[in-house]
This record gives sequence, C-alpha cells and structure tokens, in this order.
Amino acid sequence: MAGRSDLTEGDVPEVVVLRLPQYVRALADLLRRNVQVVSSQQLGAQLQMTPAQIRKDLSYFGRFGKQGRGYPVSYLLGELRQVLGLERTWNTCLIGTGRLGRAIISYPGFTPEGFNIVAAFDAASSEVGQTIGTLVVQPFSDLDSTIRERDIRIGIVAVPANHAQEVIDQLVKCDVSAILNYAPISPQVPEGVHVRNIDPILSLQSMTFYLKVT
Amino acid sequence: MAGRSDLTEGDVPEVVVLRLPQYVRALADLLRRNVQVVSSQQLGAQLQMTPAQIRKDLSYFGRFGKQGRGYPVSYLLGELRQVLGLERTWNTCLIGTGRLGRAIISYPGFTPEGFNIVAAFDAASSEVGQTIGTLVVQPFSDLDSTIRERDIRIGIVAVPANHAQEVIDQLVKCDVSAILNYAPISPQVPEGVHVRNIDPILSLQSMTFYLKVT
DNA sequence: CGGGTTATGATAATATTTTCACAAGTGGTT
DNA sequence: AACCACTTGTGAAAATATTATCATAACCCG
Repeated sequence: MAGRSDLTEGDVPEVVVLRLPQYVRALADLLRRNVQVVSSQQLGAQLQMTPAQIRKDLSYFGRFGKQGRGYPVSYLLGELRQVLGLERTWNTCLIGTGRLGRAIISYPGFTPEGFNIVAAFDAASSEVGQTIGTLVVQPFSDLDSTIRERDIRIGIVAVPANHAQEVIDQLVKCDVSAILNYAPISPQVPEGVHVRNIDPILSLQSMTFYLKVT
Repeated sequence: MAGRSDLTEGDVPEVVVLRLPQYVRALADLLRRNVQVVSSQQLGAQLQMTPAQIRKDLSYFGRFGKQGRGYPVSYLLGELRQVLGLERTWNTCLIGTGRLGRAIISYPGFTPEGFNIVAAFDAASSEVGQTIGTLVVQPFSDLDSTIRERDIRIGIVAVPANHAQEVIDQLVKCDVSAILNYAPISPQVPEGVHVRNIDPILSLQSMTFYLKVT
C-alpha cells in the first residue's frame, strides 16, 4: 500500500485535476457511510463516469488499489487530499463586501473544507470599518500588507464587473496566484495565476441552447 | 450577410456550446463600447483564446464574418443569441429558500439576462407562505402544477446536499430539463436533462493543487 | 491450498478537440 | 486597375482525452 505520490504537477492534465476534488468528495461520502473499499466501477456509477477514466486519472498519482478488491476508501481519500494540498488550511481574502460578498462571508461551507476567509476589503469608505461576522472590512490600502502578513494565496473576488479586472490585477501584484472570481467577466491573468469563475449566467445560457428547440 | 443559422444541436460539441455564452458576453461588451467590427484575433485576445478556436466554433453555426474585415459585432451577437435561445425570457423556479436561496433570489443579475425566478419552493412549513422579494414561498405539493402552469423549464436548486438529489428527481419528474445546481453533489439525471453545478469548493480545491508546492 | 472470481494498472485503440495553414475574399490606396 | 494588408472559413494534421482490452495480482471459499 505504498503510494509514492509526489509528482511534478506539470504533466498532469488539467482536466484530471478538475476531477480530483469530485473523487475526494465522493470518497468522503463513502467514508461517512462506513464503506471500507470501493471499486472504480462503483465510484464511476456514483459520479457518472467510466471506471476506466477513474483508474486512469488515479494512475497519474500512484497505485492505490488492489486487484480483485478495489480501493481502500480511507487511504485513497487521504492520498488524494495530499495530492490536492487539502491536508492543511488555506487563508483567503474577500474583495467586495456588497450583497454578494456578504453572502459569501456568511456561507458556512468554506471553513469545514479548510478555506478560511481571514480578511475582507472594499473600496467604499462607507463599507470600510464595518463588521461582517468576525471580520472588519479593510480599505484597499491594506491589501498588500495583509495578504503578505497572513500568507494569503487565494483571493475571492466579488466586486462589480467593471472593477473586477483591476482588483484581480491588484491581487496578482500581491502575489496571489489563485482567484475565485464571482464577477461576470473573463479575467486576464499572467501565466501561473489560476482562476476559477463562478458564473451562473453563463451556465444558464449554455443550457438554453438545448432547451430552445423543444 | 445571410446567416442560415438553424442547425440540429446534435452535432455541435458541448465544449463549443459552453463557450458560446462567453462570446455573447464579449460581443455585448464591444457593442456597448460602440465597436462595430471585431476580428477573431481581437476577440481571442479579450477572451484568452486562439483566433482559430473562435473561428472554428462560429463556423458550426454559420458564416458570420467578412474576410479582411472581421465580424460585425451587432449582427454576430444577434445570431449567437438566437442560437443559444436568448432572444426570449425563461421562467425558472428556485427550490430551497434558506440563506443561499435568498441570496439567489435577491441577486439582481438574472433578470436583465432574461432569466426570471417566478416561483420559490421550500420543504419547511415555517418557510412556506413567507414573502421574499415579490415571491411567496410555496410548498412542494405545488411544484408540479406551478411548473406546468408557468412553463418552467429551468430549476435552480439551493437545498442542502442531503436533499438535493431527491429535489432534482422531483424536478425531472415535472419535465424540467435544465438544472442549475448549487448543492455540493454530483447529481444523477437521465439522458436529456442538463445540469450545471455551481460549486465554489470544488473550484478552490482544484486550484490548491497548483499552490501546494510553492 | 488451489481453482475461481474479481478488479487493478498498463497499454492500445478510439474519439474528440485544438491548432495549423492556406486559398480566397475584402476594402483601401495609389 | 493593380497592389497590399488583412482576415475569414475550412480541410487536414496534431495534440488531448476517453474508452476498451487484457495480463496479472489479490482474495475468497471450500
């Protein structure tokens, strides 16, 4: 059961990386239900994927299964969490404390997964100084120092579309290299900076394509 | 400038459909800035894509450009909106009126894009009857009738993870075939039903993969 | 303890997606 | 009217991604 899992991220396709968190979540579910062992077959049924794809994906990181048996749930979960860097907590900061930003702060789903919003910023002087949950809204002038002091590597952007790009530029300047963007834009970022967009409108618009006919 | 754009959706790759809304948004931006014509080059720069990809994608639906010139912004925008079924409004219903559900209702971004939340449902009898914005929360027993009466084809799911699958099953039973799912699960749906998941946790977890090393 | 069963991991075969490269059309300029 | 700088649309090629196959290892059970 020796998974020599370290591996330069360079040769893992991004599609695979995007699927790993799903495996982690599915495995955590199984663990909660006291399932000890799972086959790629079963996991595939749960996630609507082919078993072959799961085995292939996992093979990028090690040999976690036993022929004839399947994968030990707890062990595989631990290994994947390791691979994804989930065995630690991550400090994040939120930019934009409007309606959306406040909803994000009060969303209880981040903390249990190890993502802590430890600072909140807003441009409006009327917002600065306000308390939201346990956070006090800070001005942009604090951005750089706070990010560096608190080792923030992930920024969450919840500002209006017309300011999102400049905010992202700011974050990049502070060496933030992972951005969760809620603004409805396609941000431009330099190589090495990772962005994930949360964009319900785009999601809806891509579904209506299939609805329009009927 | 005659784009015979109708086309059976069957042979358009889904990746392409997922990109179309981005084009629509970018074009709308350009139009707002009074740009008349855009080349695949310029559009690509804006969206961080190769010009070839854009041209190829568009070619699935018609010939919208002029050699040596580029694409007429307004015309192309209209055609793509047509293709995506965005030249009409869509009624949607929201399931789950907890914190997240309420945030979704009060999010002002849906309506201007033609997506109207015209009904809200919740299981808790303490929620039912409450007014949120202009909506009165309805019980699940109303689900089927309301969906059919108001021609709702899109469901927005904002219930806790442990109830999401059953809610989605319900929606599917009411012939809803597009689901915007905010619950942290991988829903199982039959052929022909489209799902888009809004899942910030998965997004974050796929970025930490790249952060962990440094 | 050996035969039957099962499911992995590796590799091969497909399928899909992206990129390339270029003929052909456009409009402006001289 | 000839030239030039551009840019499309599109087959073909290249690159990626997914699925199928199969030898082999691990376990179970009598």
